[in-house]
Amino acid sequence: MLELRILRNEKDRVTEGLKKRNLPDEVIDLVEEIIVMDDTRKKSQSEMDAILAQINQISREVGDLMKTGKRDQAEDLKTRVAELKETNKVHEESLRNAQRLLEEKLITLPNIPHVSVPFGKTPEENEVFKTWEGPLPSLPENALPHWELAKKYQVFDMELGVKISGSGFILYRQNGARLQRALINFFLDEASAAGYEEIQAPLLVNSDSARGTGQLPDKEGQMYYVERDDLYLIPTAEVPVTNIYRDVILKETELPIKLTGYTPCFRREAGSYGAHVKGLNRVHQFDKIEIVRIEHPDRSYDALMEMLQHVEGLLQKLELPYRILRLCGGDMGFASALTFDFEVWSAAQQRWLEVSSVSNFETFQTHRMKLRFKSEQGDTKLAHSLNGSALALARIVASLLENHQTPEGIRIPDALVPYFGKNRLS
RNA sequence: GGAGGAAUGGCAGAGCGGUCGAUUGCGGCGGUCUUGAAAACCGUUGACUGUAACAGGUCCGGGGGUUCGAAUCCCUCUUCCUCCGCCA
Repeated sequence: MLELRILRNEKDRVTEGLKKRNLPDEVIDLVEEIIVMDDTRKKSQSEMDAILAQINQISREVGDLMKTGKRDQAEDLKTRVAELKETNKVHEESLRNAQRLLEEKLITLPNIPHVSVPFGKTPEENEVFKTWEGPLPSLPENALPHWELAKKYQVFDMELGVKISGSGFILYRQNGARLQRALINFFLDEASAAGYEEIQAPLLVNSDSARGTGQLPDKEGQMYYVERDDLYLIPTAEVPVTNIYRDVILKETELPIKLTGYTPCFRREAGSYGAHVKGLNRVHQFDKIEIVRIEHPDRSYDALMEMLQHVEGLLQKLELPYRILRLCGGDMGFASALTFDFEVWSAAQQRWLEVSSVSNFETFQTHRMKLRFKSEQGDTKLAHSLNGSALALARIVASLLENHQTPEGIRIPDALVPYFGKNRLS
């Protein structure tokens, strides 16, 4: 949620930023509407406060009068308070309404894109920020897509996933199960080595947590929901991990906070069908190692670059062809101010697959979560939050299988051999 | 699942209808003393809102109620603790 203060003080920057997201004019106009609503809110609030101040004052006088036995005078004051309370009901009501309306509107505004975010509406307009050095691998004529390779080498079984759960659920077996475990351990070790504290978090979260990181109300339909217990299955470790610090005031010296966690991620992916969902391209449950950082506002963009390097290092170690995109305004997530996506080349499908998304949310999440820090000067300020996938497994497996296929089997990159136990999957 | 108890500032812990936003201790910060540190002593130390700055307002787990007045009384929800039952 955007800070009202920013709307009021930097209206031009806000409206310019929102235009980058290609939002309709009605949304842009909301900024002005919200400011007007806030004026109304302030007015009601101060009127109410004045009356409350009177009531407090009179109540004290009543106390004194009662003690000194002046009951008649006390009775007069009591009726006066009753009148004031009656008047106050009106203000209370309008304050509640103003606040509710304000909140409803404010929560619909996405984050303001960073200045470096390019204009654009669709994924095609994302800016290629960096591409790996080597050429895209050229595979032999008989190269197979990962879902064929999976059958050939006993990596995963789509039919069993369907039998047990439904479409979009994968059952990994033999080589695949071991490869999953190898990748998870590899990614966690890399994150630990980079100074991230390893977290094992709950996979079901309450609505406060889902709201804290912005999944509610924006992505409600994308999450699995357990109605009986009012809990959501996490769509990413970002939710439980970032919410560790919901409602927390940190000391400035505690920053930065660097956390990592492996979790399965559950996504309904409602409305996604067709060729692009084939195999591991889009599934309801996948494994992901997430890195999360809570940063001082002055350092958050440096931190973002560090995260980028970390993820890039992983892809290099896995010897996968990748590129980094700076997302355009139209393609960015709701809560993000700047997002870089990593894509790996799916050689057999001849297309790029998104495997990581690294974002700075600035104060968008921390405002909602009340995640603050106390500065050296003693004032409390909102921290910045960032996160990124490092990495998402399913598509990495897809890319690994396709790019490293050889007539003798799937070549395992050197960095992964100690985890997988052998240098070839066959 | 059943029975009982509890929830107060960073922590511990008083207050149980009227200057209580809250006694006190610890911790933190500043100072005195000291070459420096410790100890001792003195002072200071919650958040939100509001204002140009004051003032004012709100917050004692959440929500609702009683009252002129609620941290204190009542209802309700949540969480934690103890005991019993069940169980990986």
